[in-house]
Amino acid sequence: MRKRETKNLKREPANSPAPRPALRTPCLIARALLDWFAVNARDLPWRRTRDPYAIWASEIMLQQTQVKTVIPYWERWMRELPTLQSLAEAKPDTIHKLWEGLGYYTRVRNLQKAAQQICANHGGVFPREFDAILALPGIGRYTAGAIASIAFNQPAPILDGNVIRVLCRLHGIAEDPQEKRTNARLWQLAGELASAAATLTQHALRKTTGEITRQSKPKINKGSDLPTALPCSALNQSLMELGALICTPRTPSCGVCPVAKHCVARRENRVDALPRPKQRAAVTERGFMVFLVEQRGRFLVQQRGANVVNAHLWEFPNLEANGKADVVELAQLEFGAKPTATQPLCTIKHAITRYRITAEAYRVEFGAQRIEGGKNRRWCRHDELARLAFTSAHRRIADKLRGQPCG
DNA sequence: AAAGCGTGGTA
DNA sequence: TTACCAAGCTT
Repeated sequence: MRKRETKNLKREPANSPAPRPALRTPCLIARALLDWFAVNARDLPWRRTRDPYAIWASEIMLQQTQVKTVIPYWERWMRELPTLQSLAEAKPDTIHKLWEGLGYYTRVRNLQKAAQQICANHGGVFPREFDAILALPGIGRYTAGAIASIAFNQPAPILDGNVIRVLCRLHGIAEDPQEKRTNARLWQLAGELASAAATLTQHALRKTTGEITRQSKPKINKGSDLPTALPCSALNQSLMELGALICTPRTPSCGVCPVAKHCVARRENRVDALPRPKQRAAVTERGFMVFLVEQRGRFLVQQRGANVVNAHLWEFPNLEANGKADVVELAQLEFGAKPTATQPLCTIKHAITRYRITAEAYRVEFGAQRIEGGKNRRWCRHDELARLAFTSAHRRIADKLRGQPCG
């Protein structure tokens, strides 16, 4: 079978006028990807379930976030909020704490909002219709396609960073993948592969089932039966898996790529140049002063507002320094009182969106003066600091504080 | 439609 | 160390 297809490909006239065979090539590629995936798929925790809620949660966490980072978060999430219902009813503090450190915190609020909508409008059952999935908050075209295919084995295409890279190289696409026309073409190509996987079912079942029965039992990952049982699910995952393991941004492993013989970039020696890198916003340096105010064994913390970076997360009182370096002066601006003593705790460097931030944290004392808490402020013991969801930079400061003897 | 939204892994 | 970038969505 495989051999004959290869021969047919070779019989193509070398200079046939452009249009790529509309159906055969996607089928060949889909088949190669599924065969490769059956052997090389990583044993990721969310690949051991078919619960759409669990798969959905993994997809939201994985947006712009690496697999290695997500694994412990997802395991804890599924332990604490194992059902759609439990998420719908969870307290905001709970979901923020479970998301602490993952970033893009509107993701977790949209996740809960969507869970509440599913309970209200779909009887608590995760919808199977692509359009119904897409209508949920926080779910765009990629995530809707991922859930439809991975959880329900529907031939819905996906296009993420991995798939863009794979398809740009495979088809030698040098245009900007974000540009409207090119992006539409990439979705089209992803769609052809998803459809091809659906039509492959019968062939794949016939062929691979035989092999599996001959080789005793399929294991969890090495020799997965997912490609035969759920080809649309496996096809989309294989595209992303290929991008993560073989068709990597730098120094891809073309020598072991299952679709290398179809790859235009490979053939034309343009792999390193594709896809075209996107332009990035210039980074800006910013400096902040962070105040650790302690009274009677408690520290002053505040919750960030709704429409700002790191919305709803907790932090220590702080001020953008704007060139000023005097702790006393800045503390006076922030609290309306002059500190009686200051002591440097640590300097934190971190990056957030396009800003590179240096945060200087100081313990500040006010003697007999009492500092007002205020509406969004709270006094917390060490153990309470540990339970709140802090921004990443302030989490590091809080941990430094905890490692220190009381001042 | 371009920009905002976070963070940590990696080379 | 810096720069890239990762299973994107929203406005």
